[in-house]
Amino acid sequence: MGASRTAPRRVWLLKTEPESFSFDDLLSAPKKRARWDGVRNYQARNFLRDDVAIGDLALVYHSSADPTGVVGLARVVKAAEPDPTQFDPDDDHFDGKSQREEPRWVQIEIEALARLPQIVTLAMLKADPRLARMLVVQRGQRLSVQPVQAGEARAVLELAGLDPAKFLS
DNA sequence: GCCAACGTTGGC
DNA sequence: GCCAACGTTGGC
Repeated sequence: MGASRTAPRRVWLLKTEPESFSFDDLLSAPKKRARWDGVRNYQARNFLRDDVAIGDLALVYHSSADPTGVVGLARVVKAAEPDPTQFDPDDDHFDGKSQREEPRWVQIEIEALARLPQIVTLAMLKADPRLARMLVVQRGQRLSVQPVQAGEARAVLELAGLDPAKFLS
């Protein structure tokens, strides 16, 4: 953070299925921090590895939930490092083709900042003209790590009942 | 549970 | 390298 940061803080949308890991799980974790692991898509991996930086914000999105939508705000506290679950044969995310000398998958670590006062449902996202180009509302968009434009982040935080100025520079 | 959309695999 | 088959995601 601070002097070492050269690019402006970015905002990401991170998808999770609450049945496996929910925002409440993050809130109840030690120091409200957790590893964001199990990503097994190359495009999402590339974002985590190449673009996600400490201090970036994350909109935590619940998929396969009722309702689906953005439920919480978090910040990135650790940049990409090898995801150990790829080497664990007992883990759902085991990848036998990944070599320890050349790990294929990475994880980051995030820390919960706030549960949203109001869940911003997918229906709300789709209904807001400011968010017409947001990736998550596009048909067939399955990416689990998505970049969010600053204006989109501002609109989402407004819909959530938060003051965007408190979180966005 | 259905199924559209998309990513990955593997035969050729 | 093409592309059909298959597997997964995720909204509904």
